[in-house]
Parts: sequence; C-alpha cells; structure tokens
Amino acid sequence: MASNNKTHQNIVDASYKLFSEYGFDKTSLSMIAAEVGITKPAIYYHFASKEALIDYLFEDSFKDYHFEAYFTIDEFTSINFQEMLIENGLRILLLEDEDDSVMRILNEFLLTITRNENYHKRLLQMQEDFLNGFSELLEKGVTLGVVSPMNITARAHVLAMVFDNISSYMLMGLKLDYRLIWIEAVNNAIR
Amino acid sequence: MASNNKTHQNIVDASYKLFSEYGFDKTSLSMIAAEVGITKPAIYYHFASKEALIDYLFEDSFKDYHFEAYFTIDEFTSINFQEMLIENGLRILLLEDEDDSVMRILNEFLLTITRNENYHKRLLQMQEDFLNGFSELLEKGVTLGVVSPMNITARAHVLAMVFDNISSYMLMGLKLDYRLIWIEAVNNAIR
Amino acid sequence: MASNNKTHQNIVDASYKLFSEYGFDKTSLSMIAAEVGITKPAIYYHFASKEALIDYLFEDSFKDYHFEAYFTIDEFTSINFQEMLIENGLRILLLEDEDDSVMRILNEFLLTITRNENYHKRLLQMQEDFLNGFSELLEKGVTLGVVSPMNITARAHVLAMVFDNISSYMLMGLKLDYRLIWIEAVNNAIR
Amino acid sequence: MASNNKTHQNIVDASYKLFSEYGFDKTSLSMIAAEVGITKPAIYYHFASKEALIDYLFEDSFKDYHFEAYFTIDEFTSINFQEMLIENGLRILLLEDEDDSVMRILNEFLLTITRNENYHKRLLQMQEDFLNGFSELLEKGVTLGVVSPMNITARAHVLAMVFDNISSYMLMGLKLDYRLIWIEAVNNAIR
DNA sequence: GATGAATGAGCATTCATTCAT
DNA sequence: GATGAATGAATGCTCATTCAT
Repeated sequence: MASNNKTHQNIVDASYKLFSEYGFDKTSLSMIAAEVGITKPAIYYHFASKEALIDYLFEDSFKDYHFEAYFTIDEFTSINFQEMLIENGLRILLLEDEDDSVMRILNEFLLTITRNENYHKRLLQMQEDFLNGFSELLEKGVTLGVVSPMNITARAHVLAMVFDNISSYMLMGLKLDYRLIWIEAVNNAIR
Repeated sequence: MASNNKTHQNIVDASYKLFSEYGFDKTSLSMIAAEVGITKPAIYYHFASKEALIDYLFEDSFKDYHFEAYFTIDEFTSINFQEMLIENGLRILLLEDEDDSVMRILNEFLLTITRNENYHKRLLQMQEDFLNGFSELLEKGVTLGVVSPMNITARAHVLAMVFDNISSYMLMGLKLDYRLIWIEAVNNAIR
Repeated sequence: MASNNKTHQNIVDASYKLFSEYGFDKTSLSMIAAEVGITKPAIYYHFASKEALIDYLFEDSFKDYHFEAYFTIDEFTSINFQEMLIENGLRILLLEDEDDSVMRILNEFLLTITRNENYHKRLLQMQEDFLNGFSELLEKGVTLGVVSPMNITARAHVLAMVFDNISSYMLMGLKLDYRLIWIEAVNNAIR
Repeated sequence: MASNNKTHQNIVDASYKLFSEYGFDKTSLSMIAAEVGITKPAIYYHFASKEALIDYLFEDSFKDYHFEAYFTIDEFTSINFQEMLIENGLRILLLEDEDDSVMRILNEFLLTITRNENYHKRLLQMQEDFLNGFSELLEKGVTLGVVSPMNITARAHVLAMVFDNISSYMLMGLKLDYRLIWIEAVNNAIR
C-alpha cells in the first residue's frame, strides 16, 4: 500500500505533529511540506490527496488501540484477577509519557468522526471493542468465582467509561490521582 | 450588549446548526449568511468577527452546564440520598432529546480547546466544577452517614467520569443502558 | 455651502487628523465617524460622499497658501528689499511649529493630484502663483535698482524651488540650517 | 532570489504601470494579474504579499538613484568644473523622456514614506546622499580654487534643492526653462 | 521521485453607500 | 440631524490540486 520510502515516513511524522497541534483544517499541505523539507506536489506522489493522508493516519494510529493491547485476558486467573485488572489498566497512564501527538490526533478523529461516516463506524467498533472486552473480562471473573455476577454488563461499562475518560482528562491537563481512581473503579467492578 | 434584534438570533441559530454539522473551520460566514438569508457583511454588523461569533456561542452554550444545574445538593437528605443522586444524574439522559447542536458544538469546543488558551481555562473550570461538585456531594453523604468515608475523592472522580462519558457516548450514537450504568456507578460510589 | 454646525467642523478636524496620518485610502469613514463619536451615516448628512469631503478639505487647506500670504510685495522698498525677502521667506519655517496635519495633507494632495484632473489644475495654479510671485518681486527689485536684471526669471525660479523644498525637507524630518540656506538663496537671487 | 522567470518580470512591469497610475492602495492584485494575464494566486508564487511586491519595486526603482550616478566627481578639474557641474546636472532632464512610471512611483514612495519607517530611513539616506554629494563637490571646487569657500554647505544645499525640485516640477507638468534654472543655480553656487 | 508554475474556488474582512425610521 | 441595519463590490490571501518537465 505505502511506498516504504523515507519521504513517505517523513510526511507521516510531520503530519502527526502538525495535525495534532493545529487540527486537520488548520494544517495545510504547505505546512507539512515545509516541515518535511520538500515541495507540496511531492506529497501527492505519496498520497493521492489530503484526505487520503488523513485516512492513512487514521488506520495507522488506531491499529494498536484495542482492548487486547491493554488487557491480556488469558493471563487472568482467580488468584491474580484483581491485581491484573488494576495493573493492565494502569498502562493507560503510560500515554502521559508518550508523545501527545497520537492522543491529540485520536481526539481530532473523534471530532471528525461525528461528521464522517467512514471514521464513525470504525470508531464505534473500537469503542465497542473495549465495552465488550471489559464485559468478557468480568464474565471470566464470574466464571473464576472472583467477580459478583450481578449487573456485570453495567459494571463493565462503568469500567470502560472510567478507562476511557482517564486518557481524556490527562490530555486536557487535569491533574488527578488516576491511579487511585482506577483502583477504586476496579474494586467496585469486581466487588 | 447584544442587539435584541431578530437577525442576531437567527445568526446564532444558524451558527449552532452549521458549526455543529461541519465544524468551525468548514463552516464559512457565507454559509451562515445564506442559511439566515442575509448577506455576509450583515453578520459583521452583529458580530465583530467569526471568532467573536464563536466566542458568543461558547459563552451561550456553556452557561447552563454546571454541576448545580444537575445536582441540587441542598435537597439531598440521609433518606433520599441514593435516590436523588440517581435521579439527578439521569437528567443527563435528557440531552438525548434535546437538539444535537448544543452537544455537538460543545464537543467542537472540546477539541478547539486543546489549542486555544481562552477556552481551555474555562473548560477546565467546568470540568473541575463537576469533580468538586461530586466530591462535596459525597462528603455531605458521609456527614449524613449514608456514604462510606473511604476514598471518597477517588469515588467522586469515578462518578464524575462516568457522568461525563455518558453524554459523550450518547453523542457518538452508542446504544447502552445508560440508566443502569449510572445506577451502578452511584451504588458503587455510596456503598 | 457648509452647515455651520459643530458636527460639521468635528468631521473636518477628524478628517485632517486621520487623512494626514493614514492617507486618503487608508482612512475610512468609519474611522472618522469613530474619531468624531458619531455614526457613519451621519457623515453623509454633512458631506455627500467621501470624495466631497476630500474636496472640501482641498479647498480649505489651500485657501491661505498663496504667494501674497508670505510675501507682502507692496512693503518692499529699495532699502529693505533684501531684508524683507529674507524675513518674509523665513515665515515658511513657522510651519515646523504648526500641526503637521496641514503639511502632510498638502502632500497627500500633491500625490493625488498627478492622478486627479480636478486637483491638478488647482495645484499647478498655486505653484505658478509662487513662480510668478517671485518673478514679479525680483522685477520690482530691478525697478528699484537693488536687483541685477540678468536672468531674473531663472533666478526667481531657483528661489521658488528652494522655498518650496524647504517645507518638503522639513516635513521629511531632515535637519538642515534652513535659515542659512534661504539667506544664501536670496543673496544669490538679488546679487 | 528572484525567479529569473518571465512572469516575474511581467508582474513587475505591470505593477510599475498600474501603481504609478493609480497609487498603491487603488491598485489591486487583481488588476495586476489581469494586466499580466495570469490569475491572482500566481502573483503569490512570485511575491509573498502585496507589501513584498512594493518592497521589491522600492529597491528596484531606487537602486540607480544616487549622487554618483549623476555626478562623476573624479572627473571634475579646475578647468572643467563649472561646465561639468552643469552638464552632469542636466542629466536629470533626461527623466522627461523616460517612462513616467518610475518618477511617479518614486513620488508614491515619497508619500508612503512619511508613514512607513522602512522606507523613510532609506529615503532620508538618499536625500542625504545628494546633500553630501553636493557638499563634497563644492569642497573639491574650493580645493581646486574654482569655488568660493564662503557658506559652501548652505550653497550646496541650495543646489541640492534646486536639483531635487527640477524633477518634481517636471513630473507635475510645469513647463519651465529648467536648463537656464540649473545653470543659474550652478553659477550662484560656484561664484 | 520531485519541482516550478499556475489555477479555481473560496474565505474573512472592509468599505462606501443607502434607506427607513 | 442622526441612527440601526443592511448591501454590493471588492480586497488580500490561502488552499488543495494539477501538470509539464
């Protein structure tokens, strides 16, 4: 699909940086070309259009954002269940160290999504991946006898919402004790 | 300050509609003028600039979005605490009936915010208003003897996150049992 | 011709100030209205158009700029001729103290003039008024026996040019010994 | 720096023509584009902005307007001094044949200058170049024993003013015997 | 693989002017 | 005498895109 050429990657990198800083609309191909150090038409050699470039970033940025990347469900046992759930979830905090770019652009997509069919479906799937992931996980907990079977779907969803919002709040710069929040949420979920 | 003129309101209405549909950047003043049925310069008679128009919408759309508009803390008693917390919170579901515009534009601001100092501060304050609101509420619950005093801050924050995300998920079109989710979250919080 | 109303004069004053500072094109009626503290359409009550306002200023600002306002030819005698010519001419230096506005706007007209038939004629007349004035003056000097008759036209023109340029150079901010320059020019002219 | 492209020069030529005819403000980029036969954005390929285009013309039009372009001081001797001064100075009359554009635009700058720091300095320098040039020239005349040493600065300045005004008056369309005027001025200066 | 040159479409903004009140 | 509201026309500028080289 993509030419595995250096310029190609430079364009992608510059795009992440600029799109996340200024948004899709306020970032022009000129800006990207300037950042890369090439001319505008050169971008067209690598991407058919601005939209195609954005599409590429969409695929690229979400390819690792799925439930199993965070929660390794197979490793959960009746003994380590609570601990695993807490530790796995706290991986989300690592985003803080990471480059803001991916988070910001992810958010950019979230907005674009409400208007763009293409992305909308894909994002709903992702969101549901997490909702289902937490549901399955809790169900496994029930099977293992470490999670109460009552309202597990609702509890899984609460968990998913908290997990989701931790990254949002971090992105916005709110300084909260996310660690404690997550632990509290987990404890409620498996209680 | 605002002319109490009909055109003024028409511009505001059209702006809500178009901005929420296409976003700030992709909505031009021409589009707004066309929607209202006036000429572009007429907008400038009512708003100094596109930015000023957006600012106006910002103030306008957030003026009723604060904790006390949802949670009437004074009416909470030891007897009705749980029930009130649940019922008050479920008001968020009413957004579903309401015009999407306000929600969408609210989201638009959320994105714009990461890049715009002006809005950023204001939104953080709003977010903190809710975080603090839930904290105070739970503290009152502790005083009333209906809420466990353990980790109340973390629990308040979990509650705030769930509350916050319910509107986001609704906006995205996810069909979940928000009622049950909220009840579950409340029960965990006051347990 | 003009309504002898206060607002009328305020508009004229504001126009002098703003036109001289920003030029005709870059000064809008809005700016003038704002400076006066009235609304734009109010200007139209006093002046039919922007052009009419400028015309008015043109007439107004040049009405006192003619040779006889500086050189009182009748008072020149064989005894005081040189002294009078010097002293009268030095009046031009007083412009320095005066508000820059008039000089600046005069210059603005000078430019506009090359493009506008209306003003062009009028300004040529003014220029010629000075050229002729100096010629007559020197001729009188010849009659009085205090000025050499050779090339008096050319010498009058030299004098006019120096006189003219003194104001230009002052306007531009050049710091020269204009006094000495004028005396030198006069001495050459009547030698 | 400048693309050695034909269009570039066409833009410059059209700009000279139109700016000198209508002034900077009343000449729009559309007009220039139409005159050249290209589209507006094409101008932006060659000049970053309207201001940048004007700057370019400023540099371009003044690059040959300095004292030494008219007066070849080294060739002045005690024998040819008067003759050289006259002949060299009369070169200014050649401007008459030349395209008005340059003179007109030069005048346009003169006005712009009173408001624009950038140009102001540069023009003052040019003016001073001539003032100093004439001073040096007369000083050389003194050294050569062909010019009286009295008030040479004032006399040099008178000369500069006459020289300067000859072009202005020609531009305005005044028909004078500039030849005789200049000769007279020179004779007075070296007398 | 990439550039120079150019274009069509569009945008936010400003301005002189008008007119009913 | 003056204002509120609006307009038509224009302006400088930007952008995504194209295409011959």
